[in-house]
Amino acid sequence: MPEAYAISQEVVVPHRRERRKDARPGELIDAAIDVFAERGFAAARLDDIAQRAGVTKGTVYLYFSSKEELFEAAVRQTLMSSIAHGQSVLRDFQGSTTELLESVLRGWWHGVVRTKAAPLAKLIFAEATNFPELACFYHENVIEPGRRLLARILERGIASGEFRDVTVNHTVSFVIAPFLYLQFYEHSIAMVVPAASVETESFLDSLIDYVLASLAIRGRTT
Amino acid sequence: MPEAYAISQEVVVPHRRERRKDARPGELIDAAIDVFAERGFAAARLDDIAQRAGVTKGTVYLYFSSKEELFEAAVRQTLMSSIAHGQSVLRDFQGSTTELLESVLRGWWHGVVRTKAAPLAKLIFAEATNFPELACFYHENVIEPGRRLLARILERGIASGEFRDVTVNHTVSFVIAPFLYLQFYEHSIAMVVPAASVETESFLDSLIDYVLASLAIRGRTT
DNA sequence: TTTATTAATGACTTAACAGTCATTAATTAT
DNA sequence: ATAATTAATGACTGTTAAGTCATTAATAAA
Repeated sequence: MPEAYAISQEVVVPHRRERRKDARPGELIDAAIDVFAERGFAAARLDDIAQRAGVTKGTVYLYFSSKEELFEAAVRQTLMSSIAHGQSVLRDFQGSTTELLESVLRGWWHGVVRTKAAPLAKLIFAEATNFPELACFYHENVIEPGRRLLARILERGIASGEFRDVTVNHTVSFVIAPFLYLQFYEHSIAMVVPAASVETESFLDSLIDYVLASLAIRGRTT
Repeated sequence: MPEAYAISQEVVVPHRRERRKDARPGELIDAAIDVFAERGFAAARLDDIAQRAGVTKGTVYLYFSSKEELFEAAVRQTLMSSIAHGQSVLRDFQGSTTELLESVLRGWWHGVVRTKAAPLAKLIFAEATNFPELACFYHENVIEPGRRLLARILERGIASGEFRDVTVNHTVSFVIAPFLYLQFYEHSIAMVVPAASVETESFLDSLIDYVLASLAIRGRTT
């Protein structure tokens, strides 16, 4: 009796126990990003990740041998490709360094800060001491390449006389920090205290103005 | 037989089961800060906190009714007193706003960033979504008062013509962010990847230079 | 259609840890 | 010295969730 009705609906809803070897890993990674973002690494339940991907926990272990491995796959898929993109922009850019810097910052904004991968950064910082291998992996593949990229841009601007002669290494931190701050803030406190959220519309424009003002040679208006 | 030897060593080592009602809460909070800083809130074990304070877990519950309450006590003891100090500086300050801003930033550096309480901020951001009450408490008692304090300073400088007319709300974020970045970084990635640590000596001076350069009226050299 | 293969399941095992409470012993009062 | 008080203990309970594996059933091969 129930089956007669079920069959008429079967077109959209996927079968239970459907076998989809190829699609699973990607679906599991997507589900994992969501759950890790919401709960953090330690508190994320594999049961939840599995459910969100439409399978059960046992299935997760067919494709990933542990929670760590699943997490690493998520980082690999999201953050690392963004860095590579920034590096190619630097290599090919022709215009002024001011334009280059602005372009890379806008790229990072749309490619990382405003994506669903944004919460992962918070997570790494949060759980670095509990999962050192994760932290090393992230440092080597995301942080270091990202910092080197920005450092090269600053050096180019100082050499060309567009920027004043700042301490490159620290200035990299000062430029990066507001992005991370917003990423961290929006996916933590702001999710819990609704009144706490930041004006994200104008944030990027204000930041670019702030950074360029600080780097500008004094006495110039541009 | 074993007792004969034990007794001869008893002078320095405190007695087991020693009763020290007054000293316990403070010792537990100190131990808690260390363990929370190392492991995060969820992963911190009360057994570890108790052991580090020289007692057992049962004792913790004589003084704090839950893990959350112990954590809140730690935040109260460390971060909230710093904010209050900054507020009094603002109220009484006589000199230029540039000097005021520099003074408050240096105060924050020595009163928070360079103390053992520094890792607590990371922790709140990390676990805000799992422990919303903690996040609210922190937002209300630390973040909001801290931001308001900085906003008032910026407004004072704009009104007096010392600073250019920036968007106050965003600029507060830009000024705060490098501090938080350093705090987060040093107590996460840098603990695990030794080569990753930042030059902390000159960080504060560079930052103040960077901030003031950005706020300066263009065309001026000071 | 029948058989073989293997993706998917979910009940089970194990471990960790927050929080409880009856018992023990250090300290204080008598 | 003895009794009364209560700080401290640690064995215990309950819960949660990672990881395992024998069973089940969807698909491919014969």
